[in-house]
Amino acid sequence: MTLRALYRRLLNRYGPQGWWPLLGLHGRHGTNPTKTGSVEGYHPGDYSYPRTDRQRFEICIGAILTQNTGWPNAEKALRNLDGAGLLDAERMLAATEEELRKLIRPAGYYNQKARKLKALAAFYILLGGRTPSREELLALWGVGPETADSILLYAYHLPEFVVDAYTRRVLAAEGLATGKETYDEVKALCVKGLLQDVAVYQEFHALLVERAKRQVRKE
DNA sequence: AACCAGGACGTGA
DNA sequence: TCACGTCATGGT
Repeated sequence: MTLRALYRRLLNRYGPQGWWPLLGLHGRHGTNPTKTGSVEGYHPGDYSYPRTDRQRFEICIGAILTQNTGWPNAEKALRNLDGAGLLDAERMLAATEEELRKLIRPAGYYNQKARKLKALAAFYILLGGRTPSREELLALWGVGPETADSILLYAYHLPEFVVDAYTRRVLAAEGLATGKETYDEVKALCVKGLLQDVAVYQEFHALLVERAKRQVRKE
């Protein structure tokens, strides 16, 4: 089983996943009843997002909020921020950490994440619309390899493959990895075995997560 | 009622 | 480097 074959098989079985989920897409692409939690934000088969700067920032913030946290919880925090009008870099930076902590509580680690959001908002403003480099993102407090690659791949459409715990688990189960590789090693493995294309990277990562989730639930 | 989630950071060896 | 401990809410 090669990576490309695994990709085709998963895409054939589960269909396009429509990552990264965004707020405010109600009904635009229909719903996906196979997903748990909120489903309106996914846009299967449409790789044109983000379409606005606000959506781009939303993805960056979501990437922080979902660290070691289920998406439904992260999305609650995201909705709270949206309801407070804080899904905006300037406003988020202007908000107090106390206020942020209160709003993002459902996502867990709210002390650390409030600080991370502030750092990211300040950085985002400093960018002034420019696309950040991976090194710049990694230099930020609170942004590690997975979060950096998620931001680059889903918010900025750069071909950076995202590796997470699910990726390692599925690849190990398929005999394509041992599970002991470093982040960069797994990433290199995937890059080597796949067509180097943003849509493929976006889709394959989402499919691996879906596959792992179903496997945990014994299909 | 444990167990864990779409990680990252700090510390000591 | 590497192996742990810490951070925290909510779903299963």
